[in-house]
Amino acid sequence: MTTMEKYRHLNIKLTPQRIAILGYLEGNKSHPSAEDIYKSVSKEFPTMSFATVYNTLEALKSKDNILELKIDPAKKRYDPDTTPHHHLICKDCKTIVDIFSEFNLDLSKDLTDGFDVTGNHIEFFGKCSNCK
Amino acid sequence: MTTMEKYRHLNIKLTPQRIAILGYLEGNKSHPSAEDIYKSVSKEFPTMSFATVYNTLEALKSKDNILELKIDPAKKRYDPDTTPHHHLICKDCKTIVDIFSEFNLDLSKDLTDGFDVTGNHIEFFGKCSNCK
DNA sequence: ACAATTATCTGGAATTGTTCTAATGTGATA
DNA sequence: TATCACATTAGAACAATTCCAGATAATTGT
Repeated sequence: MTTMEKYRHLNIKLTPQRIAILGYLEGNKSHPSAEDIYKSVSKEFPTMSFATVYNTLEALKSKDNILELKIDPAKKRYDPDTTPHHHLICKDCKTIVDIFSEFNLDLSKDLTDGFDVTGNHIEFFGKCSNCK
Repeated sequence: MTTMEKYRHLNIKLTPQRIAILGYLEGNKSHPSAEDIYKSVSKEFPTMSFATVYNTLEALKSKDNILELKIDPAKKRYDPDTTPHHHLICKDCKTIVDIFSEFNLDLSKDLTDGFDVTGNHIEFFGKCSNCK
């Protein structure tokens, strides 16, 4: 399958820069920040700008192809794995582990203040084996 | 009970500025940002600086008297309610509702990668009645 | 294949939230 | 009430993100 075929369903204009970003994200489990992506893709495209990284991330987000995570208060992090899962974070070293368990999180109607609840995300926190 | 008595257990030096911030936070369910606090307390203390707001928030956080929330990717928000609870957020207007239900979120040991799991926070998301 | 169209890329400036700094001021203690 | 450790202040510095306007390049229709 060509690169173009692989990403055509995204319906975004495929530039070499975007393909490099998509390549970096594919299967990436490190929950990278924009800077992580910029640093890596810059090696191949020395003229890469942050604007392009953010533009591409925004495009992918709007196509539901990546998740923007709020687990790091200092900066946004991105996750190319859009299947429902949760995160476990070390309070000390900030290591992030994916948690793919499912939980029963039904909320009784009278607690939701008229909201239509469409999803959830659990952040577990604790100490990793290195920091204990 | 005097103001001093009320906050003595915090073991922090009680200045008028800090007392004003504590007063603003007391019972506050709006999950305010540093700027929200600054704007409000500035009315009473026109020379208030952001450094004081952040200093005080940091002091309160280290005494486990407030929670720093990550529910807003743009800025930190603070919650003076430190009893365990979760949040429900409207994807459109970002309205935040507190959820005080408890859930069974036990993780089997073999999923936690050697972590000591000490807590969790659930973010529910959806659409509020105004935005539906 | 090519020109036209339309969106993207780029470098840098601007903006926003947060932290730092160094001088001054003040709450708590003895 | 004097002392001193700590808090306050204004503004500078910093870091993440967004904006801008001109140059460039991917797609579309021919």
